[in-house]
Formats: sequence, C-alpha cells, structure tokens
Amino acid sequence: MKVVTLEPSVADARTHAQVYDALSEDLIQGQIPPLMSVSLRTLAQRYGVSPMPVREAVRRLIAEKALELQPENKRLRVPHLTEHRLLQLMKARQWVESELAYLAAPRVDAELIQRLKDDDDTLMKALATGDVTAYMQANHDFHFCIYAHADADLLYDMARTLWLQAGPFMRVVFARMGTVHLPKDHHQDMIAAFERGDAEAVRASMAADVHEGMELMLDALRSQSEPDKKRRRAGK
Amino acid sequence: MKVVTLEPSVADARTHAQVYDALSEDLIQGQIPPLMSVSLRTLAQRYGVSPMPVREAVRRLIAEKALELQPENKRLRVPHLTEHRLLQLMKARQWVESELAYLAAPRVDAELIQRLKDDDDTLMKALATGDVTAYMQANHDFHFCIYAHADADLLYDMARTLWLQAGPFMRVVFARMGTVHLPKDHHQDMIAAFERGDAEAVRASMAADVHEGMELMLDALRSQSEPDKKRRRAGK
DNA sequence: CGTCCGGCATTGTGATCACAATATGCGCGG
DNA sequence: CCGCGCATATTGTGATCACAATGCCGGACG
Repeated sequence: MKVVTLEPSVADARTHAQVYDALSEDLIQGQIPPLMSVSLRTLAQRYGVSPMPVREAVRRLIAEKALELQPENKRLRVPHLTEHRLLQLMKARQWVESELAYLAAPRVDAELIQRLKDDDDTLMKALATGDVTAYMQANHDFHFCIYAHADADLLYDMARTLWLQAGPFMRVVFARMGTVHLPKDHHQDMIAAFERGDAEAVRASMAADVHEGMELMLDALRSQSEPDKKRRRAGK
Repeated sequence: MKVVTLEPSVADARTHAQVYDALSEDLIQGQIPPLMSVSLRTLAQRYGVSPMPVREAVRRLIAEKALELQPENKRLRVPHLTEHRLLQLMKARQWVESELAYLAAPRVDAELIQRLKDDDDTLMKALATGDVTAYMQANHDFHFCIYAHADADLLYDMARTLWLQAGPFMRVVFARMGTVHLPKDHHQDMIAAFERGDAEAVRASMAADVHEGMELMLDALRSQSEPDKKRRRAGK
C-alpha cells in the first residue's frame, strides 16, 4: 500500500490527530472498501508513524463505527452495511442533515452561494467525465460547507460520523453505477431556496437529496444480494 | 478517590472495554461532575489497572464527547455544557429518542410493560425519598429498556452518546432541584400508550418527556449564570 | 490430488519507559 | 499579609517490548 505523507502543514498537531484526519478522509472518500482488513502496524507503516498514534486514531474511529473489531477474529476491518443498518443511517441522515441545512439557511451569504454553485459545477463535470473520486469530493464539499454555516457543532459532528459510516459503501455504489444515474438535481433547488431565504424549502430539498442518495445505496445493496464474499487484504 | 473493582464477572472482556463501561456508567450517572479534571494515571489507579487501557477507553469517550481535552492545557476533564450546546442536545435527543420509542412501540410485550411500571415505581420512590442516584438510575433504565426493544442499534448508540454528554450536568440539576420539581408524569402516559399500541402517542409522550427534562436543565443553566468557576480536582 | 496438521508470521492488547509541557506548591521579597 | 518566581510533581504522548491468540502457508499422509 502506498505510503502517504500526512499533512505536514500543522506540525504542532498531535500525531494521532493527523492520523485520524488522514484515515477518516480516506474512509469518507471511500478509498478503503468495505470488508477490507487493516492492521495497526500496516497503517502505521502507511502513514510513516509508529503504531502508537494509530491505535488512538483507530480507537476513535471504532467508537464512531467507521471501523470495527470483529468479535470472533478480534481483527480490524471496515464494516459492512446491512440493509437494516443502512435504513437507520438513512433516517438519521435525513433528520440531521435537513436540520443542519434549515439552521444554515438564515446564515448563508453571497460567498457561500457562489461556492455552492462552483461545487455543483465541478460535481456535474465529475459526473460527465465519470470521475468517481472527484464526484465524491465535490458532493462532500457541497454538503459540509452548508453544514459548517449552521453554527451547530454537535449536529455537524453527528453528520460527519454518519458520512464516515456511509462513505466506503457510497463509493462502491457510485463506482458501480458508473455515475450514469443522476436522478434529479436537488442541489439546484436547494441553492435556489437558499437565495430566496426559504428555510423550509431548503430543509425539504436536503431531505429529498439525502433520501434519494440513500435509496440508491439501498437498491444497490438489495441487488447485489450475495454475489461476493471476497475479503480483500490490506497488503499492496 | 475510591478504588472501584470493575465488573469481575466477564474476565474475558478486554480491560479497556471494562474501563470504558465503568467510566461511562459513572458519567451517565453523573458521578463525575462537569469541569472535574481527571487524569489517565488517576483513573488507572482508581480502577486498579495500568494507564494503557485507560488511554483507550478515554480516547473513545473523547470521541463521544463525554470527555474533552482542553486545547490550551491539553488536560483531560468533563466538558461543561453551554446553552448553545444544550439546545442542540435537546433537539437531537427529542428526535432520536422519540423515534426509538416509536420503533419500539409495536415490539413491546407484557414483560416490558411490567418492567416499565416497576422502573417508574422505583423512580417515584426515589423522588419521594430524595435519592438522586436512585432516581438517575431508574430514569436511565426506564428509557433504555424501551430503546433496547427498538431493534435499532445505530439509533440506540446515538441515544447512549447523547446521554453520556448530558449525564454529568443532569445530575447537577436534579441534585439542585432536590427532586422536588416533578412537572408531569409522561412516563404514565407512555406506558398507557404502549398498552394501547398507539405508536404515535408513544412518540409524542417521549418527545414531551425529553423536552421537559431538557427544559429543566436549560432553566438551571440560565439561572446559575456565572456563580461558580470552581475547578474541582480528582484527588480525594 | 485432496485434506489435515504443524510451525511461523501477524494480529491486538497491555506494560513500561522517556520526554516535553504544564500545573502545583513552597518560600522569598515586598 | 499578599503577590511572585522557581523547583518539583504530574500530565498527555509516543516508542518499544512481551505475550497470547489467531491466520496463513506448506508439507505429509491418505
């Protein structure tokens, strides 16, 4: 596995925090597929640090259910999403993220609007070119630069945790879909609602957007049923 | 600080998990007041283990925001609840816990009903005698034996995390109130709704119960304003 | 050729040590 | 009596080692 230099910008930050940031970004972007096994020493080597800070970062990610410790194996891996769990994720995401959008609505400024439009642009471009990574990135940025304006750190962290859980599987789905399927652009509606200052419409758009995205994942989960039990390993 | 032997029943369980369980129970019960400083070595001594498993347990509790690492000090303590944060906690608790109650409604059996009645009994007794600890315990049991029936582990864990954050402050408030103030018994309504199988009524009762409890905490937070800046230490 | 089994490598966990940063407590000077 | 500064203790963090448990791989046997 490729060695990644982890954000040398803030040398002051604690190592385990840097590892956490790097690892969680990889997970949200879906760089590490579901059921992939990882190990403390492997990750330590990957990020060029000792196993110690990795243990702390991983412990936190386990608490956030972005990683799991298999009870029988006691080995570390990226969790698999069951339909049952995905349904709960959908409910939670719908409430948390529509609430966040609702809270952000009265606080948006022209700068945010422009940024949202730009993000949506790059998102559409990524869809056109079939660049899954760019799509994931743009979609993430679109949502979270809204949430950052809600001035609600607790809800923000809840949303982040939920994305952390959905991330790996989201990547798989969108990669499979080939980015062909673009159901309807709730993002445009949302931007328009922001410009009108219509908080309720913003909330509805966000709920619809999340619902549709998760519905896609749900379909993919149901269709794939039981084709593969492949347990990919971390080694190069 | 008193030394606590941590659940010798399951000797197989990992030490850090036992420490986590013990520590989180103490926090939910409000045994450790807000702004109390703790330290890895102190806790290790308290539970009779080495600092290592404590580090892991604490790391998880930090992730769940039941503990915080002061950015300036880099020292460990129980977080203080601001009004801003408490409002978010209230919103989140209302949604998550009323949803859990709603999901549990069709799954209740006679046994659960009886247990809820018993719990409510001991809760009333605790109120009468002014036993804050017993009240906290009974109230916690009442709520979570409902949530356990919802078959929704993700939402259940969200609720647990929210209680973890509210716990220490809840204790302070109820201790101050002297358990005198008993606004209205939503628990009775809820039990009745469970017996009727009226899921919507259950949801409403739970939302009202949570709302009222948090409103109490909100009042207490506003009234106390800025009386004390005491920073209690962990030492005996 | 298939299957079991035995040894080796790798895993997570816990303990202990080192270290820089900070708080704490004591004594001195005012 | 009160504030201030310095020495000491305590803190979180990271590194390294030990160990039991499990996975993995290869050879031997049927």
